[in-house]
Amino acid sequence: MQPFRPPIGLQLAQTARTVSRAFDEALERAGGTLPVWLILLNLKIHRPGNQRVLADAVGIRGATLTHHLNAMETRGLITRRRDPDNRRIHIVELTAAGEEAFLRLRQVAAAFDAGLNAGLNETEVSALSELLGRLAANVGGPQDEAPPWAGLVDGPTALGPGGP
Amino acid sequence: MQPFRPPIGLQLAQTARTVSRAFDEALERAGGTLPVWLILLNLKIHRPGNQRVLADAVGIRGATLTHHLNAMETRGLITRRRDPDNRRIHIVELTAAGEEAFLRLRQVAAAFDAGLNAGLNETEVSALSELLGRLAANVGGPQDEAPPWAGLVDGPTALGPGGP
DNA sequence: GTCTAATGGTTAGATCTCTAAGGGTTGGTG
DNA sequence: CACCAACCCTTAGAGATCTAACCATTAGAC
Repeated sequence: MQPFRPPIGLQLAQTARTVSRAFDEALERAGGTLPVWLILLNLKIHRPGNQRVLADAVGIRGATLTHHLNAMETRGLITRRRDPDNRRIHIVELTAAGEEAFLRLRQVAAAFDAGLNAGLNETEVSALSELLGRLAANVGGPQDEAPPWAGLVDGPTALGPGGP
Repeated sequence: MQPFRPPIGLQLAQTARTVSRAFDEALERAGGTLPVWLILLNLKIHRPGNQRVLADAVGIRGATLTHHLNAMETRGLITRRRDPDNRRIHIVELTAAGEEAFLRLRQVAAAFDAGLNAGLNETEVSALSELLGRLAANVGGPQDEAPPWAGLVDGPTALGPGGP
């Protein structure tokens, strides 16, 4: 008998949910969430010019970003101030507490990523990455847009467990 | 320069979101959503014994399933009645309208899956599926639990565009 | 028969996300 | 200068999902 395979899209969604939930749990144990981590990461390595860019990088809408930034400002992780040169723009900056949170969550993220990749060699991860890219392209995904990790290219050590 | 690859978990989440959104859009054009489609699919092919099993199959919590079933009952897609043999259980059944919706959404799902797999050959899809399975296993995913499509093994034609 | 624990489902309240609309700022055009 | 379109962000309201607490029913223990 030929083994019947489920639609790859369903398996993709299910796997992503499982992995995301596990990651979120790990982050919560360190006092964070996935969006907060991505915001901290992008602020640290990418210095996005405005909130629109930041929202795109995190993969959420502008309104949702405002929501998270409000919470993070209340928690003292970031500050917001108007750009004197262009008062439409709110410059978002990490506080000392924000830097600490970034370091803490970075460690969690690195450990999680190591566990996630366990048993997979370089070739396999590379193939998986390439195939995922083709799926996204097939549904008209944002080929030219910068993904959340685009800034990582400029500072790969930002994710390394033994960073600066 | 060595090409820096982002954490595979982030790319997985991003790809899944892109694909899921595209799928949801396609379903909405046919008057459905992803949870509603999965509920219809499982009711049709799997005949889950109770709502707990159905919720697991769809990948949501029991409370969320209640929410969707309420809406689907209001729309006339399903009926709920107590099992006379075990009055704790609510038997969920498709109405005629529910059957129609199933057929309509099945067509959309099949077309979407074909587009998603465009340009990928059998070997590649198989490899992708296997790698996704390993990622899920690495984060303690439900290895022994039945995935949403488990019932498809019993009736592969249920997804075929030219089904019975 | 009654008590207790386990099971199946629903309800309540909170959180996260989205779209749509609104307020403030800037730059171009007459 | 006055106006208007474009841009950036926030607010308001709705929808989906989750956890925790809650009824109803069943099964087992005594």
